[in-house]
Amino acid sequence: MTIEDVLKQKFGYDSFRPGQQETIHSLLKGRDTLSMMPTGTGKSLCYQLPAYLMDGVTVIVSPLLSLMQDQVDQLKAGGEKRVIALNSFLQYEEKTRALLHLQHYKFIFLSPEMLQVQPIIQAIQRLTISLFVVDEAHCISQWGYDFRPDYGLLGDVRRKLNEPLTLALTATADEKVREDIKRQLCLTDPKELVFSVNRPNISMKAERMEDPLQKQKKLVELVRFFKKPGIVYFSGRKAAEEAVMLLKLNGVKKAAFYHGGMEAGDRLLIQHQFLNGELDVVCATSAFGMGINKEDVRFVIHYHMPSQMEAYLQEIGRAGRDGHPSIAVIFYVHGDERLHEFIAQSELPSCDQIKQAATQHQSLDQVEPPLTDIQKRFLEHYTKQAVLEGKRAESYILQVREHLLAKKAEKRSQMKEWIDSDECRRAGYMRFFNEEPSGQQQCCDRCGIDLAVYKENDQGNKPVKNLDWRGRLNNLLPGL
DNA sequence: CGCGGCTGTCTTACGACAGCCGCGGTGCTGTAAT
Repeated sequence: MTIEDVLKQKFGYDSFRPGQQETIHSLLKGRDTLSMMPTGTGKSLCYQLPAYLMDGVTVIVSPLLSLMQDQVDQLKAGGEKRVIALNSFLQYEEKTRALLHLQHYKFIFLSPEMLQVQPIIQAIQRLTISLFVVDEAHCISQWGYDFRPDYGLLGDVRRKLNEPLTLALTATADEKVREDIKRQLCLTDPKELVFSVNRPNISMKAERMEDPLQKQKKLVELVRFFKKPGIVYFSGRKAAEEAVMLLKLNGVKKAAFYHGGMEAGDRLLIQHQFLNGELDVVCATSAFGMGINKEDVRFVIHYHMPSQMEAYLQEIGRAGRDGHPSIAVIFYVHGDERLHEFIAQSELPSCDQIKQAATQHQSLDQVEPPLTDIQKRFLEHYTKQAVLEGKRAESYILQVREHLLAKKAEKRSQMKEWIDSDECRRAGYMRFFNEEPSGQQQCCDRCGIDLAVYKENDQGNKPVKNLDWRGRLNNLLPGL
């Protein structure tokens, strides 16, 4: 079977989208590949199609349970039964049974954490792996050093699996991050396919404000003005919740918040309502993002500055996947970056905590003030690392801490420089990704844009076709 | 660390402000006890 046959038969397409063919060809030649393709251009086809032309199992490392679930559902909907997500959703018995019959699956999805569980990695080691995929590979660089250290161990996992053919997929990674991905995965001489990060249909605007009150007013004004649906990003959970109140008080009824502190069920509900067009606006933290594949998001507003350019681009990249004109607006007041500075510091153990942990020779539980889960894991991870490299744990960990904080500080200042800069916004971010800027219409506030293009055009006289879930629930149980 | 919001005080009015307190993101897994 040729590639085109599989494309037609298994996926029902006649032609490839940009980047897919190149990625697949590279893999079929047996070459490790790092592919950076814009969001929403069908990254999953890049591993699903070659999987059908190869004999063994395809193992996919995915950062989120919900993302795995979506991919599994999608494959099953396409008629593929030999697919499983090995994660904590499985009951003990299901897991045991799955591990016994692993060789019968074609696609196995799991988290980097799962690959550190002995029985799991041992079962995977017994398989013939034709392709090892790291989806959302920028997580290696973004999370692998502190938040989710198991992302930093994927190179080791590859070695344990006898260095299978590997595909790393991402939508946003600058040159340093791409280097980091290749190094951490121990890819020698991979093919690197980098497609433009430019999204010409998204115009950009940054607004400097005097005080937070001005932000609130502007938020209400813009959300009411813009064509919907849209997403508003905040750096804190509470701010996101309060903004929903504010918007509702000001006539934006179909608004909801979303953040990591919510029950999984509530999160899923909001996500589905948004995807089904039952919500006009979601006010969210950075938790809202991966796996949100909605075509017609018309605007993305940043109420606070994100912590780095890559995060910003990923977040605005959720607008305009359908190619229609969309807009990204970022608010900035002096001092917005301080929150990220604080968060970065408090995520890691303090110097004093590191010293205590090194000198106590006892349980990490006795450190004062008590360590968070993430801090504890950080200490455990780098203590092991220090031993491996034959270095003294305390000074090694202190060094790592300084290095990571400096790296994050630089990312923050890049973000701030971009906001403060007088030049074309697009030119600014494309240079960040080593691309040549290209002039275009409706580019950014520096080049001049007509906001009316993004205006809600109907006058709010939309017939109510579908009641949202609250409406339906209210019909069933009035007065709830 | 620094901001926003609340409280209490001084004042002698339909308020002003000092000072204090609380708050601040991203997710996996496993295990124990019901």
